[in-house]
Amino acid sequence: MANKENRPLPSIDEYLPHIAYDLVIFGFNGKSLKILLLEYVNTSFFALPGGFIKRDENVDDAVKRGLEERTGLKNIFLEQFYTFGNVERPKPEVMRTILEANGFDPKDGHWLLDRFISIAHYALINFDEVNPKPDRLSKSINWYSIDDLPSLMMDHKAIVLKALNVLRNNLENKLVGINLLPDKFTMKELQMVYETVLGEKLRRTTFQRKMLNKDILTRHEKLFTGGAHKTPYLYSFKEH
Amino acid sequence: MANKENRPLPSIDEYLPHIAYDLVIFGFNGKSLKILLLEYVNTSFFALPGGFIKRDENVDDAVKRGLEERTGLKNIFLEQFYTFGNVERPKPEVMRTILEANGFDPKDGHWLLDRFISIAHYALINFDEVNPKPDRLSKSINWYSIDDLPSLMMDHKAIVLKALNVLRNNLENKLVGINLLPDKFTMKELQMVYETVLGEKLRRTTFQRKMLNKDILTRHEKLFTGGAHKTPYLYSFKEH
DNA sequence: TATTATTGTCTCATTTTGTTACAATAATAC
DNA sequence: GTATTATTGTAACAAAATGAGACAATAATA
Repeated sequence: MANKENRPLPSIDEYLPHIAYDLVIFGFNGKSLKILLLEYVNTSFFALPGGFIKRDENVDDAVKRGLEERTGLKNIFLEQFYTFGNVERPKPEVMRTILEANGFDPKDGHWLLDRFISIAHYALINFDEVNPKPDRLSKSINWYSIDDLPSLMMDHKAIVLKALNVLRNNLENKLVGINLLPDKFTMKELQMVYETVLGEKLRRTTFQRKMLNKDILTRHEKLFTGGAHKTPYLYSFKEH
Repeated sequence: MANKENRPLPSIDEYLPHIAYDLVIFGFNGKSLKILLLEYVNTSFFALPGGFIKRDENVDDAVKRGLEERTGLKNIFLEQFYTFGNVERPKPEVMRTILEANGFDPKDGHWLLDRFISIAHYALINFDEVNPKPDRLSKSINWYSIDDLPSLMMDHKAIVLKALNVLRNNLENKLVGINLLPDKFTMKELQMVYETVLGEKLRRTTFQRKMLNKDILTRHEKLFTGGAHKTPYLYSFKEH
């Protein structure tokens, strides 16, 4: 079975059946927290990027592979956070519609129409560096603000909400926020990341003192921003 | 294929291939933190309790089913914490040995000898209430102290360590420690749980003050312990 | 009745966090 | 040039949380 480009669908011989992964890829553009969503060809379905696990491949490696394909970036912060395994989650009709819109005609019982359990991961990337690429079944990949998402297929909305929740918890403990910024950043930018992810305003002086006391930042030369005010320092994250 | 009791192995028609779950069941006997381990018939393999997911069953429900079968208890605190998906984790020779020791003779390529991805969960139970039952392939199920474990099969040691780590983090945020105690407990007992899980001594007065200030405990009548000293109060966990 | 061990609470010291104030400074207006 | 403006870095003090010790209350035992 192949579509007009004559590229066959992924084969069951190559991939583990019933197991998939989904990716919640977070980015921060200085104002709001965004995630990458795919839109499928000739449909109005929006979905998280995802993929399957090869039979001889670690789950971690499969996910890294998919993340690199979508973003073009290596060494991205990536963490597994939950495995979604409810019976109701697969929607074979939806999958069939998507495949047909791409010129495939999967038989009933085709493995891609089966029940899938999804190992969900979230990734944090520097918004400026990335140039996302759609996968072969989707017509576009774009950033969508976390508080203004289109309607998502299957249980992808629940996956996003859980990812956001995990991100919030890890922000304070594991300092993951750094991964949403370029190598060098101002204290103001760091504070914006925290405020956006947590969804609340923070006190400037307290935030600055706490961050500096953690002893995780190195201070660099000042950055001339062009603003009519004192120049902020640039900071970078200390490699432990 | 069946063993001498004429009970066949679980069939691939009934279960999802390549997907399993493992359980780290924690209990606290007042002194140390323990977990339940199975020992397989005629082998020296120790392993975490686990099982498979039926094709029409939620992962959550499958795990609850397994947990009830091992412990005889319902409504146990249970949380998924990580999915282990490395290629190296399956050990077909080990699985074959275990099956053969039970009177089975699985063909090469039998689904139970395949690669499995395991969705790991941890559970917290009140040590006193439980009367564990071995599964059909194992000769015993017993409590083993977390700091004196026998050698475990496959990557089960890594699973236990990760579970312990998650438990430690959730102790302070989610107050899960309560689930290791009976309904009513003294402040001393609660402190013992915290000390044992965290692996460190805590200051009595500070601990007591902190717990009381959280406004999560109701105080009950005093408990006459028989000790030559002032009687402690009993506390229970406030329902949200 | 005195002794003992443990519990609950209080007090004071120390540390952390909240809040306000203010000097430093780069761009802009004059 | 000089004053003005907005933002930054830090200091100073207040308030809250935590650490650490002291002590009275009390149930069993000697």
